[in-house]
Amino acid sequence: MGAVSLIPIRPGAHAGPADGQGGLTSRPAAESERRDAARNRELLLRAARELIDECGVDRLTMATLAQRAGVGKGTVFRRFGSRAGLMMTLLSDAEAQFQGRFMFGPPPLGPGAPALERLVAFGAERIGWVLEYGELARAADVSAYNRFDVPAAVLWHRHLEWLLRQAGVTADPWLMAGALSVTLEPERILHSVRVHGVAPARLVESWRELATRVVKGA
Amino acid sequence: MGAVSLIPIRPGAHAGPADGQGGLTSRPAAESERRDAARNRELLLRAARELIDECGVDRLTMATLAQRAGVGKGTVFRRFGSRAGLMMTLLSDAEAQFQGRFMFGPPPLGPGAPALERLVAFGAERIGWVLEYGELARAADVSAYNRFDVPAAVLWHRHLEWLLRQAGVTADPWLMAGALSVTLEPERILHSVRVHGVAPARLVESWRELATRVVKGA
DNA sequence: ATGCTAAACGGACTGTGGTCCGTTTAATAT
DNA sequence: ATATTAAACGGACCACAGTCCGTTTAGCAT
Repeated sequence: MGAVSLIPIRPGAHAGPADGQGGLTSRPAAESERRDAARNRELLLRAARELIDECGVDRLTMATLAQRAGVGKGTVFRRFGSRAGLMMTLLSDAEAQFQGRFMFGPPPLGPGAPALERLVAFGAERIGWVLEYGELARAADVSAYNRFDVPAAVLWHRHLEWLLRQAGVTADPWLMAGALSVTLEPERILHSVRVHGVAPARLVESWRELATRVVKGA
Repeated sequence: MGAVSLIPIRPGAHAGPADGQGGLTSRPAAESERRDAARNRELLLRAARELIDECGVDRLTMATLAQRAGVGKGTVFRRFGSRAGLMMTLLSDAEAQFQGRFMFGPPPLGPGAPALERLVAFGAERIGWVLEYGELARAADVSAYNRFDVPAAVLWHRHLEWLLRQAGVTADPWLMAGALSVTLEPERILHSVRVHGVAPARLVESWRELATRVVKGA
């Protein structure tokens, strides 16, 4: 796992050329990239990471990023399409790794374990993931309701739906997967933990409860 | 029901004097309001409604609103605190009515029916509500994660938690209520219906399924 | 080397939410 | 009537995301 390219994470829409096929990792991307473009992408990503751990995600503005990287603002947008796009790119390695783990990794998260166990593991891992990368994830949240159509979101949704079917859930697995999915969104998890001081373990336990009931219920 | 003042809907924070006690309805609010202020509030709300059904919520900018109402931009912000605050005010009547129905109205939504039935009814009504006022609700969504601390959201959350307890759910009803709650958020519902063409009845059915499993499960 | 062209560049510009602060005014006291 | 004052006003101003378009340049063909 790790370097495998799985599913594009960037939103399909606005972002011109952006990078090759979908910006999964921050690596060289499609190789047909002009030298200057490649150099600037590297410059920008490095600058972005620096700025973020100097001042936090919220304080990163596209203008200061451009300045720090020594490129024009237009270049930043050409590359990443939007602020959210930039954040997605920054997240892409972590995201890809998570994808790799639940699709190909060892059980109980990966294939091999019973569906319910995988479901439970999925939530637990996701909660941990959000606690680690949540700020970024929140900043990467595309507004409006096409948030759900970001490739990565579609993938989790499909995965959850598939697990539900495996577990024998026949009641509208598509919508059920959606319901479970929103439950794990960064906004809610971070809010619970940061504002209400809920312990992560309690979140995990609650997810297990929820997943179990959805699978076994009625 | 209808004219009863229940729970403030505006976010408690930023909005200066805004209106008396919490802007539940678009009526006169607290009576200690200067004439000019009252007149301007009226002017602004009327103008906002006009602009919205002329061009839709998204096209309403604070500047054009000010212009249309014939007041300064500063006045708009003094009154409503933010764009989201304005939208909440516009929603407040509908919101108050919904609150009245699930707290004091006839069963199965109101008190009198078994908890599970009330839970199911709550979801069904909420889905209908979102389909009617969803655009506005979406625009009223305060960003960041204090979205969950808006008084109205807190109220639903408490209501759901209470119903879960009534129904005998002992597994962390607070978090369970939260999980159920996000499931009904405008973003998701509108996305399902508008983008994926899911029939509202199917959403309702899925909610029933979910609620039932949470209550009876394990 | 030279010329060509598509891609990349950069920064001025726009639209919009939100703030600031000097000015006006409604309500009240005298 | 007049003075007083806290509230309300208004629009210039700021920050920031995102766009536009004239200019530069990498890569290639000759």
